[in-house]
Amino acid sequence: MTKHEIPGIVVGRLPIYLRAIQRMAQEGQRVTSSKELGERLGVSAAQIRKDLSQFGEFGKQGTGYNIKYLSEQLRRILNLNVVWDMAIIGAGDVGSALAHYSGFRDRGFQATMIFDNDSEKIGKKMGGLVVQDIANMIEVIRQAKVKVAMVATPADHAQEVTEQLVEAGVEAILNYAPIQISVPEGVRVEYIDPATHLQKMSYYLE
Amino acid sequence: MTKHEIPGIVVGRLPIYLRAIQRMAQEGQRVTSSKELGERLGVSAAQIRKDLSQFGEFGKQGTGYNIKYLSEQLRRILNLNVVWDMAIIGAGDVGSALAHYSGFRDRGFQATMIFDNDSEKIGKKMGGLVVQDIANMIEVIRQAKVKVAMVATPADHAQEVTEQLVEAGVEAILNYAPIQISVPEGVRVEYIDPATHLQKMSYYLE
DNA sequence: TAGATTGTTAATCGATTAACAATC
DNA sequence: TAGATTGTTAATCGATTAACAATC
Repeated sequence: MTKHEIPGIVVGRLPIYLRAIQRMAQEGQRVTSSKELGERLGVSAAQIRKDLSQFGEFGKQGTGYNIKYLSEQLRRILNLNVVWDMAIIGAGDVGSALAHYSGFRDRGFQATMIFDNDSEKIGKKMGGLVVQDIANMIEVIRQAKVKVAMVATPADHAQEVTEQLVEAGVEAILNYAPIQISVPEGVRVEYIDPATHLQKMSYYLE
Repeated sequence: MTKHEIPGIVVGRLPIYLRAIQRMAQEGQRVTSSKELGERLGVSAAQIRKDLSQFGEFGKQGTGYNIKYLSEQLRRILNLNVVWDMAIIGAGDVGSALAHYSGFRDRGFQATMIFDNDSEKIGKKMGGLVVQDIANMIEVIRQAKVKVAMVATPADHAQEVTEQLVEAGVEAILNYAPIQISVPEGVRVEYIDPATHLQKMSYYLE
């Protein structure tokens, strides 16, 4: 029952389930079933039941899952009962878009700082945040105890920045730079690279 | 040897391999091995060899893979010898960021049109594109024979917009709206939702 | 009660890895 | 040649699905 036994692929599906049932809640729905949720998400009912069963028993035979309750449980499991502060590294187009993006807050995260090495940008405001000098990054992040960062630098700085983030105590990195980065044990990295998704699809085109 | 036999999970790794070897090429490297590439990407050498072998024989025993040649082959397999035109739907923060993003071009894609339903935005320029009225979207996309689109609308419009895109002849959709969309057979959808990645990582925090 | 749906076990399916002959 | 590394087969591993007793 410790966290380590649960496959990452299962953990990765929980946010998808959460997103769907929060939407159902928004639409006024009270109860759902693994069958309905599965149809909505394009996965099997069995998979949903199996995944959820790794964390406890959240449903009732005959009736299914109470949406409010399941939502609460998923939020608890995913540590979303707090809003996590995030640092954005890089104040280019991507960093700027992330600073302006308002969709994180409702889902458990908020950007509270942004760094760049360009003196033209330092001191300017971006989406309510003042761009700070990357030279102070380690100290500022460490002080604020920020655990989550989004890397939006060019690819050739991503590894260096990552090492500084780790030094500053960051444990979760969402990397927008189109490059693989390496981190020590205990630090998590996820990747966002739209071009790889597009390229996967272009395989099937023509 | 037809396309249908190759698992999607394998196709999805090709862009990752391509990204890494293009980077190696940029760094002046001429040759690599499945071992080296695997270490760089955190996957096994066997997996890389197995994946590539689905598409042909690209290496030489004893020496490995010629980077230029492998890069060409991967680009050919992924249909990246042309630059694919893309439509952006939604001219909010996300759509605007996509219109400004310069990283697609080198990787086989370019945004050539952007649509919105807000009369305040229609006619304005965004990253070199003029925002067009979504009322004309189907006709404009069909005329231009655009096959790829990025959906950057609010979640509650994503399904409706998707149906219009399909009607217009779009076959590949990159969906930034935080909702599952359904499409007919033969249309591909990929998802970008940073919050789900963050939530996966917050599971391991604290 | 009858019908529906859960949680779980066992069976199936598919993906990854290990091993090695072939060969550069 | 000797060493290295491929492409491929067989073995292993892990994930998904099917089936069903339990029970709301």
